[in-house]
Amino acid sequence: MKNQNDGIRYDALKLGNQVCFPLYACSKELVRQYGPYLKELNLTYTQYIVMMVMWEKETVSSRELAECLHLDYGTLTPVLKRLDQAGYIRRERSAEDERLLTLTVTKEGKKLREKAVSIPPCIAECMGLSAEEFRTLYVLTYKALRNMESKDN
Amino acid sequence: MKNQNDGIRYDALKLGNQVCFPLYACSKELVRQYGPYLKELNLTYTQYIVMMVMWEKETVSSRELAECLHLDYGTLTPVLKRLDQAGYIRRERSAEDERLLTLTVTKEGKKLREKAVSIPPCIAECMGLSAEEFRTLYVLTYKALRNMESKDN
DNA sequence: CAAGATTTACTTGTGCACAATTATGTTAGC
DNA sequence: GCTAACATAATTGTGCACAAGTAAATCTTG
Repeated sequence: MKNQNDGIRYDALKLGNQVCFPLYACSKELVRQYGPYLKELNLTYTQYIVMMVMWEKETVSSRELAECLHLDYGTLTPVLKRLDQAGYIRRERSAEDERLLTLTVTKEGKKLREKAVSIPPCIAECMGLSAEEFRTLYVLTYKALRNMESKDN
Repeated sequence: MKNQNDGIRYDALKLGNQVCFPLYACSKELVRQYGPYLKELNLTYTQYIVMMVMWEKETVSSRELAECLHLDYGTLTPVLKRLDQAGYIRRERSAEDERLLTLTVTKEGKKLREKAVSIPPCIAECMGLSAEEFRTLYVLTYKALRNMESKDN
């Protein structure tokens, strides 16, 4: 009797019943799959998503970047320094407000975009989901993300 | 003209069109949401998923654990040492095969399970998805995970 | 305008996460 | 039985990721 009740009581704690775990494992595996492709661009996954924003916006404030990537400065500062060092972006203080750090993609940085265009289809292929499934995954992850962020005020 | 074509050409590289990014961000945010709850058990998320396996199996080999958590020894070794140090698990070499590391949950470790049962509903609530959506997310992430793992040999 | 609050960014410390290398025990083939 | 292959685990090195604390510039408010 005790065992039966315990089984039910603890069911939600089984790894196989968790939604969080496959999400976490899938995310890690995904980043790992990027590895070989990004290695050719000398980028890590985090550096890659920074560059994605830079390609799109050309110029962006550090704060804006942190917000749209959901990263804090503790993570971002060293990443940006490495990208600067590599010559892909330029970091400079804003003249009007000395606190603000403005980031600009360099010519070298733009070149990477040309090489990067081939990556998304490869990743999509290796995930092996249908267009419909990709869309569903997109919608659900963003929904959960939004919900969680609204929680921590 | 060039700009128009470029727009289309680079569309897949926009952050907003990526499936990988919300998955990655959602996973991180999820782990962050666990923080306050796990802090009361003196566990990190990684330590928590190790304990979930330990609670379920009582005894497990290090290799088996690595496999089902999709973690390598570089990650696992220090995590297991900390859990051992904290008194939640015991690490011992197998007598028959000195290479094998056998892990056993301690009485202290089992106590944590009682406290942990309250966590899954809190996390589910803060993700704010319906039962149907949870199931879909579960299925899709496992499917992608399986597909990706079949790729790397 | 001066003091305190706020914003922006950096720093420090801890703990993953993984690739690559090393170490050691076990097994297989000759 | 001995050596080469293999399996298991630990180590090393690099780079996130985030909390907490610090610093400096700007803004607010009396």
